[in-house]
Amino acid sequence: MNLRQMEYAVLLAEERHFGRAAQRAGVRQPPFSQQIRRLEEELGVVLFERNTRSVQITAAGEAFVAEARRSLAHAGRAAELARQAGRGEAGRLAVGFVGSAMNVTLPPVLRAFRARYPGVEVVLQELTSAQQIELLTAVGIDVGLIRGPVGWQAAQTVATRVVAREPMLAVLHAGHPLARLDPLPLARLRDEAFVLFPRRRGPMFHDLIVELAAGAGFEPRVVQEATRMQSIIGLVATGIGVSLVPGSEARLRRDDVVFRPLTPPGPPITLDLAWRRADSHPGVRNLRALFPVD
Amino acid sequence: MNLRQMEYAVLLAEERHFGRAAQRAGVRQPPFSQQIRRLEEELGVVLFERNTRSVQITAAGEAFVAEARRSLAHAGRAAELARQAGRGEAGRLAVGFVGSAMNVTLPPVLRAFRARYPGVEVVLQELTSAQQIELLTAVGIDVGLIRGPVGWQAAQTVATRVVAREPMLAVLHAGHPLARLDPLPLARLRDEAFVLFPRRRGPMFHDLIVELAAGAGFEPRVVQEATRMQSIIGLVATGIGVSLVPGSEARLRRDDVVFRPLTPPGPPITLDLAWRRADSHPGVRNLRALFPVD
DNA sequence: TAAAAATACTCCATAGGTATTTTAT
DNA sequence: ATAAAATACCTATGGAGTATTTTTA
Repeated sequence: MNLRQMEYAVLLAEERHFGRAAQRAGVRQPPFSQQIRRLEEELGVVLFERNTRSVQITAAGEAFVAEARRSLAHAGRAAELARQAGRGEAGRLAVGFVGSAMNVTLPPVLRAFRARYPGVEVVLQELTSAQQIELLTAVGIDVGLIRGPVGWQAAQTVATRVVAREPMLAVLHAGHPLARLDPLPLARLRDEAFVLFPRRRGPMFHDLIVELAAGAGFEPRVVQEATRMQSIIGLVATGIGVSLVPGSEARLRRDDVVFRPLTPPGPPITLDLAWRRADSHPGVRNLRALFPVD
Repeated sequence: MNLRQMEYAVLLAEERHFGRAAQRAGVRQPPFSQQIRRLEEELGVVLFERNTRSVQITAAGEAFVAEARRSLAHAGRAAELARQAGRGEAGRLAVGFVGSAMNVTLPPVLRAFRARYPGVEVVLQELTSAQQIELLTAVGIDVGLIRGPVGWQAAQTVATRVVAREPMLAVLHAGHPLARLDPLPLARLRDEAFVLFPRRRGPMFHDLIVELAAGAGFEPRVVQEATRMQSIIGLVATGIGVSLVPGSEARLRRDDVVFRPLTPPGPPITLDLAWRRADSHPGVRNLRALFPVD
């Protein structure tokens, strides 16, 4: 059995006339008749009762044709979807992102992508940078938004591009003695307790903070770890310690903490788009094109 | 594109290895590779990124394979359903019946049929005998339960078999003067008003009553027509007239009418199974086999 | 008797097989 | 160096074409 025979059976069921059905199929009547006969032989069932005056479909024919129609429809859809997916207009795009990417950078890009490529199913997953690198190499996600840059080893398979830069801000409990300083000299945080992102879940982000502190001549004393920025800020609000977070976190205002620019400001932290070098996923290309150039 | 290529693509998506996928397909690796290449050429899309060390499915490949799976499933189902329908174990069976067939004869047969052939979709339609004959020839129904026998012309294309015989009973309003007679001499109905089934909707049933009356020496005076037996009985209950109905109607007891056997009883009315002579619908054969032999 | 399906036969496209080469790690 | 995909080439199946026969209402 093949698609052609199914198509012929469907046409014959519609026309109830071998000659006309063959014409619609674009072939002559004898080969058309032969295909119907072959199909019936293979199935071991008469699909059409026929003589030179009339063609009647049997109950078995009805049952066959109904399913054959569905099969043909899916086959056509398969071809169409493959072509669309080849142009990045269909298919699935798995996107990983660090939570803070949702503050400013990602929402407008996703909105634009969905408007331009409505046929693409975008699957979003909030993940740490390290998880994203892992899933990119394991083909678990197609693009990631990470706190970069990535290590040398990962950079072999994963390419990145900076899509946003943000200054680091100090975040302190609203009643903290240093809260009145604006800007806040970084060196004043020397003896504070820190709530930090764990290094193993994203070394770049952690290391940036440690370097920043080193520039001011101290090493931060960690009293608590947390993975999500909002958790870190929440912990800061309890008074357990202070922290340094990307500037975009200040957008979600809450009155139990204060955000303070630093002096010196230090290097901004980057948000990086990451994808597999070897991947030619058109959806990835399309999404990349929608991010501003830096 | 054909089923084979879709099958090969699905296998390759599962195995991610040309050699193993070809083996599962039951062919050698080169022709398998060739089919994948042909498919990609026809679609104009790369479905699998491959080198001698690894096979990766592309986004287009994912989209294609997902639909191809559905297409293949329906194709397989089409073949399976056709074979089952050929044995009368699947498909659709359109059954027409006169309302009174539902009193006694049809329910146990339908119950047995559904139990034995659960894959067959039985579509029931309550119709008059004349409508059923028409729909049988027009292939609107596959079997009918009619008040037979059928005329000579219809008998050319439609075959019938008696499946039940019932005596005709007089039905009268409970307060009718003749209600106390049991049995009721038919001749006593000579001057009564009759509620009758219209001749054009089923001549056999109507004619049987007229013949019955003729045997008792009178012609029934019709004051009201109704198509359904329950409507006729309902009209009798209003006192508008009397009627003659098949014995099985007496099963639904109501205290505003009485049913009376006739003297002489006259010939019983038959319930006949009807089907197209030319039809080899296995469901019809199976259903016929479940009716008692008379 | 005429319309239409079936049959007979030819040709060619293509799927599959074997042997071999190329390629990437 | 080696596993695996690609290529080359051959064979055979089978789908489509033309011409003709059979069938039945």
